[in-house]
Amino acid sequence: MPRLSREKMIEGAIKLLAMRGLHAASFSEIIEATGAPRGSIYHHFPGGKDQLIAEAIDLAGSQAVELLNALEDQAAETVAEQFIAMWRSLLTASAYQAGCSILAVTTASGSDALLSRAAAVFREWSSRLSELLYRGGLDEDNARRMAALLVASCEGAVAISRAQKSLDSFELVAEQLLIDIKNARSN
Amino acid sequence: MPRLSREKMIEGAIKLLAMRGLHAASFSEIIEATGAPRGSIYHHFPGGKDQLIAEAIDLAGSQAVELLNALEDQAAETVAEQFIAMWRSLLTASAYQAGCSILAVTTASGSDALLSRAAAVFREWSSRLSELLYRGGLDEDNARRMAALLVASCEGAVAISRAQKSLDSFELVAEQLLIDIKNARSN
DNA sequence: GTCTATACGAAGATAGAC
DNA sequence: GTCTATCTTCGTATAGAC
Repeated sequence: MPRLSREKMIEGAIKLLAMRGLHAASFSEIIEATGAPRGSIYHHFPGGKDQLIAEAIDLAGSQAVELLNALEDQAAETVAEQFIAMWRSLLTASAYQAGCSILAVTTASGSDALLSRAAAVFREWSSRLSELLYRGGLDEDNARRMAALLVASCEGAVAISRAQKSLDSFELVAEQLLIDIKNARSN
Repeated sequence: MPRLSREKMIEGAIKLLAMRGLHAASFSEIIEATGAPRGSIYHHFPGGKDQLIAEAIDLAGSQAVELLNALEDQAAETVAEQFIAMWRSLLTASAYQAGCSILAVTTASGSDALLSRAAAVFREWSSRLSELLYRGGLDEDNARRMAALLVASCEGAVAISRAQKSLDSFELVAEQLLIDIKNARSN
């Protein structure tokens, strides 16, 4: 088992980040939550907590990218719907306990390195989405703007709906986003 | 000076929340940042840190509402523009150091009381905005959806642009939002 | 790779003097 | 109202045994 407990710690960090923020994603909590071995933390993450969080950001970021990769050659409406559905299911599957783990890092960022790592993930999501929307029928400008809006508004809507423990705000946003996509296509 | 240092502490909490998150908004940091007296914290806030943060949420929330109140009887486009401008100036005036203090609480929330307090603020912003958009020319449904989208996407865009230390994402979102408002009006 | 033990700092909170 | 302890808990981090 070379890196099984290592992976568990990173996954645990993602979950704790999403549910209770950067401060709660402490070694002790991660160990308690995952059952990962206490003594090997600094063996796996010699860079300490910052390294663990950095890897959590990267992994959470690329997990979402993989979901986007499955949307190749879909209509722009479908791309938007599926992106929105991904965030909706984060809220419902966790009963409003989880938000975006990466957003949680940015609002509590100690280090500049972590901030720019999170920034890169947002950039990647946006550019990947933009590409998909473009191939799904939007022109280049509309694709870029709608991609940025999708990422920003889903991040915001998830945080808000999580706090409100209700999907109401999220669904209003989702409806408007789909209207926007349709309008953007008929330009 | 009945409650001058009290106010200073709350304002300091808002600023620290916005710049470095809930964990950094500690008594020691607030005292250092504001020069408020160390010995009177629990005199002013017998409920401890949770009370201080709760008051910070309420104050930050109502400061934004006051800005909205100045937009009575403006066109929907103007309402949206001004709401967006408020968030843009948070980013530029702080050189990307500050985000939304209330969002920072929600992503790091320990207590349910604080979460629901934040939730109430988001609700208030959205309903106030919806009212203004309705009076500014949108029909009721479009006003409600656009209000939710404005709040969510500004929250998200501010967090993202802050992390990226660039207005690029924010401006893409802002452009698309103004397009949306125009489309919503011509329904 | 995993463990225990330990050092160190910082946080929230309380008590009591002024 | 404000100050100075002081207590307790919890976080990161290191050293060294197994």
